[in-house]
Amino acid sequence: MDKKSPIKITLTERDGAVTITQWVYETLRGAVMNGQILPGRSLTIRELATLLDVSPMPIREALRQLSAEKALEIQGNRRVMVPKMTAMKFTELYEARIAIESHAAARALPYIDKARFMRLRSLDQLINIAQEENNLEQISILNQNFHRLLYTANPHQVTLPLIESLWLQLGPFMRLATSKLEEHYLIDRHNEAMTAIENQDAFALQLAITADIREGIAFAGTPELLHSFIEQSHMAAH
Amino acid sequence: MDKKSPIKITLTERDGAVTITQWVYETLRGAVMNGQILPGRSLTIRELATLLDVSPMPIREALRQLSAEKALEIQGNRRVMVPKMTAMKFTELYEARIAIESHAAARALPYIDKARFMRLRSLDQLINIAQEENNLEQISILNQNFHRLLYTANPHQVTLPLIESLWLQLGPFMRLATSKLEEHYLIDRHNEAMTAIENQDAFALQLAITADIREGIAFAGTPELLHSFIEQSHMAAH
DNA sequence: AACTATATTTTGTGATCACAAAGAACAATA
DNA sequence: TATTGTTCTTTGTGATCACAAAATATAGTT
Repeated sequence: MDKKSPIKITLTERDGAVTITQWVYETLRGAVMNGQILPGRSLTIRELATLLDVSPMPIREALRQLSAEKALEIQGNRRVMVPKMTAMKFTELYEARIAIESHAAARALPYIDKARFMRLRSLDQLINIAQEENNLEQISILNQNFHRLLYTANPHQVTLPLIESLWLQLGPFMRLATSKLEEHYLIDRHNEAMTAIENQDAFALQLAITADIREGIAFAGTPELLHSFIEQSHMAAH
Repeated sequence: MDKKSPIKITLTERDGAVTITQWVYETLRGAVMNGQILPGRSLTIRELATLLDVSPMPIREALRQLSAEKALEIQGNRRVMVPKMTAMKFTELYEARIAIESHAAARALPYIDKARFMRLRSLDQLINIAQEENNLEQISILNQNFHRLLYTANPHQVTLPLIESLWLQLGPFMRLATSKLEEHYLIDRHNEAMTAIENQDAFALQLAITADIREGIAFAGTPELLHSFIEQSHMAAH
């Protein structure tokens, strides 16, 4: 038996209009984001090629792109792995999220029209429903959609790619976090955001977004949970 | 004759220890950063391959990486080009710079030790000299080094790649800007930054960095110059 | 049993080729 | 002259191969 931990990647139907490289990229991206590959696990081109049943070439391209987005990391050996996490890096990633996303929200505010406002509201309601059902997976997805829908109001996008990079780096550990979270009570900061938008109050919107991000991982801020992150990371190394 | 504008890329010696792909990446990155390729100019793999005298393969890899970093842009035709600029996007890039870099500075502050402080000061002095000589090219480079040296004090780096991406996107237009600037008087905000560091005053440091960035492109904020950017971009399209 | 030296396998890198789709050049028609 | 239809060329994509370096397994030695 191989000592490497097995990789289970959820395969989606490949749209014929899209290139193989693009499909591989999206597939691997999803696998990293959903924590399907353990941090520290080193990936080989040929392994992924046989796993996804494509030639090595599209794998190479996708790996390079994901590395550039910091979703993967190129080691000195030129081998690629899911980056390990430390408690301090985790904190830095979240503080960066707050700084950039509150900025992006304020910059998007003037561009939010009626239609987008309605879509934001309905997303908020879906989140409330998922919250009552305690469907953490769904909450996480919808929450991400809410943030993205907010920032993309700004037609001159420069921040979203940066934000998505941060999400990618946090992705594997979000799942770890939410999986350990049972009774996490989420204050609905989205309501505060919605009223801030209605009033065109940029500062209030920034406060709401900041609070939303900070509270969304308050539970993960405990030393015990962060320590379990690090352990997980180091386990995969051996 | 070909209608395409010629590309003059400064070739550097290739270190044998480094992969061809890496060398190509750095070379193309420098070319984009220095505005040696006109925005809107579409690049082909084979053209660059013959230009740099390598096989198409390293070019492909480098182009994909640069596209992921938003230094290049993949069009619908799957062709790659230097992104065009608009006045609004220019503003968004700079506001993003201010938001992220002031945050990065504050996050780096607690980690700045004596040795780094001295290096920052000597860089500041070099900038002063370059300023007296009115050597704009040198000022730009040293200024970038100053900022990078400041942010990298933080050993848990997550923001620098994001910041470098913004620099890359602004790169081509910085040269345009500085080339039109003759009597640009730069207030020495670095001194303010240095005293803020001495006092461990995060807020003052943020103010200094913000002012430094904002004043560094105040001249570019005039509608006339921004308009010339857009023209330049559109000229290369035809 | 622990360490070192050797042999074998695996891996990333880069070159080359085939091919379909996009682009350009050109001819024919209105 | 402007425009459409048709060739011919160029281009990105993806597959396959060669090779050197790294990793792993194996044998040899103390």
